[in-house]
Amino acid sequence: ENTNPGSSASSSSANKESGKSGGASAPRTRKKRCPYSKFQIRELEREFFFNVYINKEKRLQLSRMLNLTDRQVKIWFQNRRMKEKKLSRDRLQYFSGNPLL
Amino acid sequence: AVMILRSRFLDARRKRRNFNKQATEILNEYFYSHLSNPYPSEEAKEELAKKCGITVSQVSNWFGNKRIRYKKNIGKFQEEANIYAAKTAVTATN
DNA sequence: GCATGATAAATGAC
DNA sequence: GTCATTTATCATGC
Repeated sequence: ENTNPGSSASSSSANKESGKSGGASAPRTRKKRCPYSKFQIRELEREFFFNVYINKEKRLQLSRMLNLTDRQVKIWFQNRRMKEKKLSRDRLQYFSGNPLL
Repeated sequence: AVMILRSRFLDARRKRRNFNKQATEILNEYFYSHLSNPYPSEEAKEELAKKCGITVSQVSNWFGNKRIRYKKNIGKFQEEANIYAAKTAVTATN
């Protein structure tokens, strides 16, 4: 369901390819957004339930299991925390300014 | 009763409903009168949300979508841009 | 059938 | 770390 380019379970690690020669910094092409599989989401959510903040050890372990980079796992937790915060805001607004049936 | 509210809230998020015409008018007026910098401040967002009858998050979503879709195909929005430019030419002083 | 609003990855400012 | 944002994708309206 999810073919992850650039992160095989074994070796590949770096995709810091820059088309420009020389040391000048090039606007490295932004990584294309690739939706995660159901299995990946389920495992990430499971860990998020245990602790909203993941440590380095578990992060590396999860990234290997899910065939993701640890940077991707780190960012997923950041976005997930933001999502949780937004859900809380929406819930509050929804149940406060309402006649409550 | 609580269960009904909860379930309704949970699946009411991704159930999209178009904004009314007046709200879209207000948002477009702001967008095209700030076309050089279409990034409303937090205060401006709150004011827009109040005037449009939507949430601040919805205002942010609207501007996010509008910016990228306008950038991707300026030609498609040219007519719309002209309309709102003429409508709010005087108010776009800064 | 696309237009449109909301959400999910990914980046960058701070 | 948070957080606004960009971008693609999703789900719906019509």
